[in-house]
Amino acid sequence: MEVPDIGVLAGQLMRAVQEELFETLAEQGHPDVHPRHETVLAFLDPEGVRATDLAARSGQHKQIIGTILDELVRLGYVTREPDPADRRAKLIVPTERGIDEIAKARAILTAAEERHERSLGAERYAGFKEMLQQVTRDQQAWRQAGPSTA
Amino acid sequence: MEVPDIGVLAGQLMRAVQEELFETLAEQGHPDVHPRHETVLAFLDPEGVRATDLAARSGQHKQIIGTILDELVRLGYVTREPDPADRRAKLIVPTERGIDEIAKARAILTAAEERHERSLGAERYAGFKEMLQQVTRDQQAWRQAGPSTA
DNA sequence: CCAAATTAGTCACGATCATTGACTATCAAT
DNA sequence: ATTGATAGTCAATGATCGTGACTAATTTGG
Repeated sequence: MEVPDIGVLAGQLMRAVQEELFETLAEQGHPDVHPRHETVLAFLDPEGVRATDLAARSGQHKQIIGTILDELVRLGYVTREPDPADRRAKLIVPTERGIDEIAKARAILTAAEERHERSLGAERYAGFKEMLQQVTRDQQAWRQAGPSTA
Repeated sequence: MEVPDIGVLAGQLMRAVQEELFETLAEQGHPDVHPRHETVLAFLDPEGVRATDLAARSGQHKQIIGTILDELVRLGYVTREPDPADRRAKLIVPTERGIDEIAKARAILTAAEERHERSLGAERYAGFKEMLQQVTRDQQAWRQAGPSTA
């Protein structure tokens, strides 16, 4: 069996984590959140965040954020409140249901990582995650350095 | 700054690897291959492979493989040859252009990993990749063990 | 050897998702 | 007050994925 490259491995890992996250969320009372919703939910704040900030932080287009927010509003996870500081903007505020989802999602991901800690050993896993962060940063940095120097 | 979970990290890493791969491929004479094509190209064999095998190995549906193959034929990367052993089947054979693409894709991915090796040190990077494989396997294994025992 | 069940591949349809451009309303700066 | 930038939405398009039905060929069982 060939050893897959880090791109393929990363993709498989992402997909597997997503499957655990959303299947477990479904069991815990949130059957209607999808991976695309999580890119918004992950960046919410009880105080409220502006849609543009969500777009910037998640790296997705404003329009996508808009349709995702439409769904999340319809599903009762967030509300759009007027921003007192800027009448153009709207603050995206999680509802109680939204806060519950966020908490449960965090718990599920923490539990998954704790499994890996037990499997690899806490020390090795800590090193792994640190290296994963650095490799990701370095790989993202190619955008600036690579195309010209290639 | 919060530490992202491994799912987000894996997703970012995958995306960054893909960007480097396809932008560099474009510079090297393959501007029209897309990520979806790679899921087929990665599993090709100069001797020819059957479409069903490609579907099984890549984990995607036959129909998707079919449309990807349509495009790859149109772009001149593969041809559909009759399978002498089974008149229903067709062997997907890479053209010279296809073989060139595969070789260049491998070289780009190898170069990226060598960058990370230099950055982390060969020994640490080897350990990282091994752990990445194990974590991915463990995470995928949740499907069997997790939902019931959760 | 022939009928039934499988398998390889394709066709047609619909659902989801991402990207682009234009548009209104508001803010900020001169 | 005018100009330019920003927040959010609308509309249209293309790319991608998934499902079911279909044809042709193979395999299996009598």
